[in-house]
Amino acid sequence: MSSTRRIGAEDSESRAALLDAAERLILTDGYAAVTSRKVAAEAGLKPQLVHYYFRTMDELFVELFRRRAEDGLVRQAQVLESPRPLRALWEFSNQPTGSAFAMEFAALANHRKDIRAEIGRFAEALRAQQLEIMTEVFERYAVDVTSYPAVTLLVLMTSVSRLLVMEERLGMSTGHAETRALVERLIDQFEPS
Amino acid sequence: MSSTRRIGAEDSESRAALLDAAERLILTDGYAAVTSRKVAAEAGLKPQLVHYYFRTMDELFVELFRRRAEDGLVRQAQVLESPRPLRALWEFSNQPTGSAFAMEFAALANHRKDIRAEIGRFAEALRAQQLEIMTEVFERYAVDVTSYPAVTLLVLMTSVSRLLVMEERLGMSTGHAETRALVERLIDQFEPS
DNA sequence: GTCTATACTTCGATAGAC
DNA sequence: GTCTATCGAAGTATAGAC
Repeated sequence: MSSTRRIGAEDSESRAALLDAAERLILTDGYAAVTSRKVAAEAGLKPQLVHYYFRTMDELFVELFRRRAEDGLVRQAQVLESPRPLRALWEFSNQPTGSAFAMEFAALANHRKDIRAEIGRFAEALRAQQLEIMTEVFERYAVDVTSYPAVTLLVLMTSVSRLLVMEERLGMSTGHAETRALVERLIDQFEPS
Repeated sequence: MSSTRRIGAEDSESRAALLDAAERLILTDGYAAVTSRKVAAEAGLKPQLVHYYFRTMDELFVELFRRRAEDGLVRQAQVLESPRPLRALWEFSNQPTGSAFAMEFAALANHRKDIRAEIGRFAEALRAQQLEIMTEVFERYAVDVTSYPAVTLLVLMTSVSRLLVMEERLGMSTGHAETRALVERLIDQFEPS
């Protein structure tokens, strides 16, 4: 089954350059543009090197995702420790690169089973971390959690920021300003600016 | 510039079969699986036929999108004429195939400029149609549109249904039931079930 | 440990046969 | 009007040279 082919060291410069190149490509041109040849060209290296450092393209994708995911967990933890966690989370969710990255991987996962599991697991971990902090925050703000559970706010904020980013990439704008304003007003109730 | 190659008739059976096959493929395996060879195999035809009926693969994608888009506009118009338009729109937005289709094309548009324009234009038309009806409905229900403009409800409902479908495909579920319940309660305020 | 020569597969597209 | 033979480019992956 598993090939005996040798694989390059994890701390190699070329390996890091390939991952960086793949990350740029997936953000600008989408995951379908992440081919061994294009990644190598973007990194200024030979195409065969991709398969020296990564057994398969799926392996490269998983590595790419893990790198970002771990970084995301750390940065989100910092964000949620801020004095205005609701506002901080909203601003964090609205970063275009984060949303774009999440969407590309969701689309990718759709037809690569090995990657799907990896992504689903991480996304749940991310939400669990958010939920832990948000539950505490809701308690502090004395929110009626029977009517408005903390987790619903998370889903709502993620939903809205994700859709707005996606639509803006398509050149859409109808209702965006109004919806952003609504969310800001909602946050203002708990965390006046 | 433009090739002199001949193109098959628009009402050809083979052409329709190819479009149907492409639609099945994009829904099950994602847009990256929509290649000339796979489409032909799925339709039980020779791969070269794809390029007889469609100059390029992009042209096939645009045709595929238009066909669904026009159908979507018609069906949405019917939905919004129902006695409970809010509820009807929510149920309409929650159909998994519609969301899946929208997501695949959003991802596709990300790295095919010709397709992006086509999709953006249609999506705005869809929202404009929703907005027209929703504005009327909000007036009927005497909603305070200064605080809650009709368009924000549209964006919110679309956001949530889209994210839930996407996450479910990744095997996620945290917060889904709670969020659905919240939306249902909100709709119940205006349209008791 | 690092990289290259090379094989094999699939892709989009065209010109020309029926 | 409908379909097929065929090409050149691009894709993944491996075995072997440095």
